[in-house]
Amino acid sequence: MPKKDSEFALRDFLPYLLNQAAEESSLAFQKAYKNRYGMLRTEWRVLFHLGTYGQMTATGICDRARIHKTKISRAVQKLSERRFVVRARSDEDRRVEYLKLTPAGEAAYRDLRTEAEDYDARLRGQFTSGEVALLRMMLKRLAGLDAAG
Amino acid sequence: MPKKDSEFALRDFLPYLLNQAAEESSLAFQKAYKNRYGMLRTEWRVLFHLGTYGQMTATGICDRARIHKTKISRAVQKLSERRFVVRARSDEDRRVEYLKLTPAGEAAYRDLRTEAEDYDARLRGQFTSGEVALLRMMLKRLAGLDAAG
DNA sequence: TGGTAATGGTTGTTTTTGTAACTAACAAGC
DNA sequence: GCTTGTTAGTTACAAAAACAACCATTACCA
Repeated sequence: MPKKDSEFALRDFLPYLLNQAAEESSLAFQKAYKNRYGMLRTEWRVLFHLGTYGQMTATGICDRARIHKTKISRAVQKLSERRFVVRARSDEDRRVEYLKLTPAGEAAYRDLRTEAEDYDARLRGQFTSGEVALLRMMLKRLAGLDAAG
Repeated sequence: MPKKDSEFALRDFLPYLLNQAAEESSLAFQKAYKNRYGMLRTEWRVLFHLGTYGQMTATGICDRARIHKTKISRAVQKLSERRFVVRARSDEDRRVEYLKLTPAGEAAYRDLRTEAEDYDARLRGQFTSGEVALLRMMLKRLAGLDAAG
């Protein structure tokens, strides 16, 4: 029986698989920041960037996280309203605004970071550590996060 | 020097990495269906499901692709307006509607499928075939596509 | 056989995102 | 100093997604 011309391994198509896996894991982890803090994905990301890297500017987060600046702007606004983040204008350059976590923001970050670590460990538990290392390497390369980022 | 308490490997966090990789590859492939056919992501997915699996119902696509039914409904509407898809009510159960590609839809599918295959090959080219096989296996498991799906 | 639940699919309303245009501050050249 | 260009960040409007409520039809079952 000849192979049908229209046969195509959609389920092996990498962008498709990557999306399915990303969505599944995002959705599962979303429960943590959504239910506990009513955060959106971008807000969570900004919180984590400030938590792990310390004080940063919006543009800095933009570059590192590859999120558009309007999304960052709105996320910072929300986080600032909730008193998780404080903004401070630079004196040298009055356009730039330094962002950092408040104690409340730090607390939320630590709480969610624990959650993240547990969840990540659960995901990794399905594979050997060699497999995980390879997966990370491949994902970074696919994301274009090899050198810069 | 003691490790800082707030250090956390955000860049190794799997949901984060998966999202970065997925977004990068989706964005790159999006050019194909967006520029050439003005399609949205859901429309592309519906088109590909009908192209690779043949006639299906909306619920069938829902289950397989894990897309919410309202998104499917609107995508089918668009594809139907553009004469890429035809709908046919079932006689046994007048609630269900069979969907299939028109010749124009088939043509678009074949065109985009070629594009997809090329792009996938380009992505895979960065790795050995063993690595790719492992990556697929891991992504499927992470997506929960092991048994069912 | 008539009432309740479940299924397939659509529509309406609210959130969230994407895109572009905008202000404010700085920088460079002339 | 005055134009031109660039950068940091915000705002306004259009597109898309999420969520809930909604028909129509079929299934279940007392």
